[in-house]
Amino acid sequence: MRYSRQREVIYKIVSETNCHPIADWVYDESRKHIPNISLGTVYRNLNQLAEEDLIHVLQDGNVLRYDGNIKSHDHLRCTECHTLYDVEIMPKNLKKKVQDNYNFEVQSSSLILEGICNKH
Amino acid sequence: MRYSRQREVIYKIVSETNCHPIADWVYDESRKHIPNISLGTVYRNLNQLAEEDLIHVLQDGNVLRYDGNIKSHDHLRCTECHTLYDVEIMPKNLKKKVQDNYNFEVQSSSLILEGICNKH
DNA sequence: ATAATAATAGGAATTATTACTAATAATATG
DNA sequence: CATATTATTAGTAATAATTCCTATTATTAT
Repeated sequence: MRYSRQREVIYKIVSETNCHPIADWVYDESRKHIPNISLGTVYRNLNQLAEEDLIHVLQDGNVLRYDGNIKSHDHLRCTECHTLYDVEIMPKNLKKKVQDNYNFEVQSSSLILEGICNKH
Repeated sequence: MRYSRQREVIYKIVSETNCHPIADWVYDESRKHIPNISLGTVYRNLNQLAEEDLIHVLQDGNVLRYDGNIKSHDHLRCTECHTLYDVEIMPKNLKKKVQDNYNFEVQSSSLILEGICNKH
């Protein structure tokens, strides 16, 4: 992966927010720095960064969100305000348990609890 | 929700398979029984059935899959063959823990582990 | 310097899903 | 039973997120 200013800007934006942005938000932000950057470039770089495990992708309803926090963590999703909260609730032994019980080589995990947060 | 043959067929198809089908597969299957059923009808009914909690919706990459198994359970997703396996690994106390620790009223949960299944 | 090629901008194409509308079918009621 | 009400449908158009395509540009190695 050769250097590009576009990717540097995109990575900075994603890793410096904790709002779990969608591609279009990253696009808008990156245009503040590179006005003629294209949406395709944003998507391509988000995918590349995720491939290299520099950022994470997470599913939120029908859209993909990107997460610069690559420490393993889980999410609470408020169905009222659609906020995604970072939490750590996955039991540490779960991965090993699955590995042993199901003969399944775990690579990554996603735990999302939906409900109503304390603002409502 | 008034009766319709279309919905009956769609529900039967989803609840009698454990392949976690996408809407288009349900569409193909239902056309074997109702040749001129429309894709919009399939989507609408899948959404209605999910609304009534007769089936579940789950996210798989960019597409929605439907699950006739409404017993609370989790999934292992093989990155090689894209099979979704039903498992029960979510600790029972997790919901209460989140409720207490984060003051978050849990409504539903989704736990998906990605990795390589025992066929590979 | 220059050659090789990865990455980009801009726009078109794709794909899953939803929205729209006139026609049809299910239910309630007289 | 007949009929009025309205949920549901078929068929199609529209939308929205994402990917694909191509000529041009920028990065890196030599």
